[in-house]
Amino acid sequence: MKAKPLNADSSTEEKIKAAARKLFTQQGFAAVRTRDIASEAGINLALLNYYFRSKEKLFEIIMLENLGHFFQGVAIIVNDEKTSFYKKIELLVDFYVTRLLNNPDVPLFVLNEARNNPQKLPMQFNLMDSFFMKQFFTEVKAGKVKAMNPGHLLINIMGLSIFPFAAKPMIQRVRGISDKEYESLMIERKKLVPEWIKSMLEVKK
Amino acid sequence: MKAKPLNADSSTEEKIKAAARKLFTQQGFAAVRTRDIASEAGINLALLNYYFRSKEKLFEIIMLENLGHFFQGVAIIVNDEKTSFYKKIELLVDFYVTRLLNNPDVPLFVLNEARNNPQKLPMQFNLMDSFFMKQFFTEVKAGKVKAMNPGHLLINIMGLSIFPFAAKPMIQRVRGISDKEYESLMIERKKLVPEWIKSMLEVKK
DNA sequence: GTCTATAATTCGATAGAC
DNA sequence: GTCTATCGAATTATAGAC
Repeated sequence: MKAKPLNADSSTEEKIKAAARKLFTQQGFAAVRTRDIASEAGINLALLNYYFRSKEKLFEIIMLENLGHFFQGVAIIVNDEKTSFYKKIELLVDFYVTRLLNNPDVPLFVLNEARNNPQKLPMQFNLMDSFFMKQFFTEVKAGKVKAMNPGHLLINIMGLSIFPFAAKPMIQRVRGISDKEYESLMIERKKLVPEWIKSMLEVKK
Repeated sequence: MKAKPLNADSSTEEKIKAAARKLFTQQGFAAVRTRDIASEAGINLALLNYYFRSKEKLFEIIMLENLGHFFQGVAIIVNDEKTSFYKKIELLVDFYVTRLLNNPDVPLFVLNEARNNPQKLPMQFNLMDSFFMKQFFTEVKAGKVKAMNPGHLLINIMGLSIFPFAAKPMIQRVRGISDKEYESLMIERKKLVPEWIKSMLEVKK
C-alpha cells in the first residue's frame, strides 16, 4: 500500500479542489469558468482537466463535500438514544452554526443544488424515522410540549439556524452591520435559538 | 397619449418577459441561455434581442420585479403608525407567506442576487429606522417583551417566514411530502409564526 | 506533471430578407 | 415585427512539446 504524501493538502490536486470549492460554492456551477479555477489555484487550465476529467466531474466532487457539511453529523445527533429531546435541539443548532461560521456560503449552495438537482440529495436519510422524532411524539403524548406538525419543528430549527447564513448579504444590507458584528450575532444564536424553540414548544397553562 | 393594447399580457413583449421571469428566477442569470427563453416564449432568438437589447437588460427587468415582490409592501407595513407592534408581525408574516405561495422561487433568487450583486439591492430602505423598530424598543423599555438585539428579531421573522420556501425542495426530500401537503403547511404558518414569535419575546415570570 | 497552442463547441448578438 | 442564417467572442477540452 502506497503511503500518502505528507503534504496532501498542498498537492496540486488539493490546490485545484480548494479553488473549485471556493468558486463553485460562492457562484454556482454555471457562473464559474474553469479558467478562473485554474487561475485561483495558481496552475494552468490544461492541468485542471488532467486531474479531473471535466468541469462536471470536479463540480460533483465539491457538491458531495458541501452536502456532507449539511447532512453529515446530523444523522448521528438525531439518532443518539442517550441524549434528551431538548439536548438534541441544542446539539443540532450548535452543529449548524459552528459549521456554517466557517462555511457561510454552503447554505445557499446546497439550497440551490437541492432545487436544481433534487435527485442528487441523499434520500436514504429520512428524518421522520429518527429517534429524535420518536422523542418528540413521546413528549407530545405526555403533554410536555405543544402538539404540532413535526414538519414545523424541523423547519423552525433549520430556519432559525441556517437562514441567517443564507441571507447574510441581504440582512447586512438592510441593517448595515459589519462582518464582525454579524459573526457575534451568529454566536449568540447558538444559545438563543434552542431557548426560542423551547418557548415555541411550551404548553401554556 | 397612446392607449395600451387590451391584451398587454399576451403581447410578444409580455410573452418574452414571462418566459424570462420563469427561467431566470428558477435558474439564475448564468445558467439560463437566451435561446431557452426564446424557446419558452415560443418566439425566435433574434426577436428577443429586438425587444430587449441584451440578456443583461432583460435580466435587470426581471430582477427589479422580483426584488419588488420582496420589499414592496414591507416598508408600508413597518412604517404604519396605526398598527400595533404585534399586529405588524402578523401582517409581515402574512404578506411574505401569501406572496411566496404564488412565487416560491423568488426567495432563492433574491438571496442569490443579494450575494452576487449586493450593490443592486435597494439600500435606502433601512429597517432599523422604521416605526416598527421604535415600537419594539418601546415594548422592551416597558418590560413587555424580552430585550434582544433587534437583528435577531428581524432574522427570526424572516427566517420562519421565508426559509421554508427557499428550502422547499430540500425539506420535501428529507420529509417526503407532496406539494399539496407542503402548501397547507405554509398556510398553517401564517397563523403559527406570529404566535411563535410572541412566545420568543415573552418575558418569563 | 506541467505547460503552450489550438481544436471544438456553445452562446450572445446582429445582418438582412420578408 | 418576425424570421433564417451567421458572425464573433467566450469557454471547455485536448494535442503535443518539454
